[in-house]
Amino acid sequence: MSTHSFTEENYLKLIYALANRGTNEVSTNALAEVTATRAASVTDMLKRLADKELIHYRKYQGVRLTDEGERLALKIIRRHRLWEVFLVDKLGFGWDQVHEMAEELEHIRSDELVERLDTFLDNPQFDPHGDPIPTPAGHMPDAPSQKLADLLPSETACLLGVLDHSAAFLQHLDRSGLTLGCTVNVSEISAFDRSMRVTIPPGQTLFVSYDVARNLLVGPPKP
Amino acid sequence: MSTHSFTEENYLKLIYALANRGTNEVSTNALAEVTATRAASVTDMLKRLADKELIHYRKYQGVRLTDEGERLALKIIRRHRLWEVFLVDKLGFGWDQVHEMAEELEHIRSDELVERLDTFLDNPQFDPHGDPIPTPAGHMPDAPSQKLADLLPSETACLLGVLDHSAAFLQHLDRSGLTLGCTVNVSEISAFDRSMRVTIPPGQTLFVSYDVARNLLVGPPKP
DNA sequence: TCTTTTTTTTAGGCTAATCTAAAAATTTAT
DNA sequence: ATAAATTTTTAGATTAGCCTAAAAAAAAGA
Ligand SMILES: [Mn+2]
Ligand SMILES: [Mn+2]
Ligand SMILES: [Mn+2]
Ligand SMILES: [Mn+2]
Repeated sequence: MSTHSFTEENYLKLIYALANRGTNEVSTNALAEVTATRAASVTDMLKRLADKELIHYRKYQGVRLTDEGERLALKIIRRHRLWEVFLVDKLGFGWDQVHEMAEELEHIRSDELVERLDTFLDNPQFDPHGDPIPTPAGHMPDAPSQKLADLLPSETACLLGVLDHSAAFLQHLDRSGLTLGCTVNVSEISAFDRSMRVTIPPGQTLFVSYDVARNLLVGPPKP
Repeated sequence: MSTHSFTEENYLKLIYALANRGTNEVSTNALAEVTATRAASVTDMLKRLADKELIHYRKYQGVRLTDEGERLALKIIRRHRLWEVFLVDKLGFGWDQVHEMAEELEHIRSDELVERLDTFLDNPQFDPHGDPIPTPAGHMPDAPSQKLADLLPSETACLLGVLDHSAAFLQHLDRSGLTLGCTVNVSEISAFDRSMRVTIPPGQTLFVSYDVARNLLVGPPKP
């Protein structure tokens, strides 16, 4: 029965993520960067993943997931995001604290565990950071793509997710009073530094820097 | 920061278990048996654990946990048993299904996770098999030691735990209608094969073989 | 085009955790 | 007490996953 190491599973997840942020072919150096290893180590691993037919690999040409590789990547991502929901909703962790734990929990090998967890959590569609949870069948739902920084003055939207997942950014949002699901109305945008003045319920006014606004994903306002 | 591999943690747990079922010195062969590896591999690992001062090891003389080794073993056992409670009480798994998953979950590295889990589960004192859960401070509570097979006719007791943790045994109990916490009254013991006739509420009569009775732990009946 | 720079791969090594086969120590039996 | 049987350790390999240094290929630039 094909079983995979933590390392292999992490590579697949990272190849998936890199392929969906930029060109579809993922480079050896890009992987060395995100795995915090050397390019030579990545080449080693790519050969092993290619042997297992989890990736398409041609020397010097970068790498692409096979159907089986993508299926596996989405399964790991599903587990990661469901465990994050558990940690935040059930155990009361902050959304800035859960990534490392989920990084380990995602490798627990039991499909039944994941499906029971999903039921226990009431089939959540998004993780605590607003990222969509892949379906058990291996389909990744669409994520919002509009950023707060894209809005014009007087427009209203709902905060749906973050692009920057760093604890520093998440804690900054906590201190600002910005939470996912909250309705924001843009009152003014500075022509100088693109910073925004926004209002959130109940009538509070906040200043949001461009650096923050371009890392916040938004969608249509709640009715 | 001292971190330990899954393998090391499993060895410590197994050394603890073996030391508390028999003589205090654990033999290389006994460990080879329970780890399903060869004696030579065990010797290798014992040297590594001794280097880290987690065990006392003298060639040919067997092995004993150091204070630090025991502290760590109890920490892993605590995690294992708390995760089992989670899987049974919250996710609805059967007590015969959870061991393998807990065997992986016990290695997730986060003290805060375990303590929050403990709180979420309402500080359980026993796991689904009736085994006591070590305290956060690293103390192993006493376990019941009397067996159902030790009782005499007309005696009444409360079922508290199992000695055999195999799925086959646990499923046999499920099919018999015997559950932990249930009150059993011994009505008759066969002089021939030591099998018992017992009654459980609400007035049901069961036949219990000696093989089952000597694997069931009991305590004083509930008032 | 033809260097120069950057990226990627190869070559060779290391460690943890396993193995088999053989040697050494201990225990049991005559 | 000595020989035989058992247990344990040593010796020498293997595999996954990593490393550095050097070679090779591809991309960029003059
Ligand atoms: Mn991971
Ligand atoms: Mn997330
Ligand atoms: Mn384990
Ligand atoms: Mn248990």
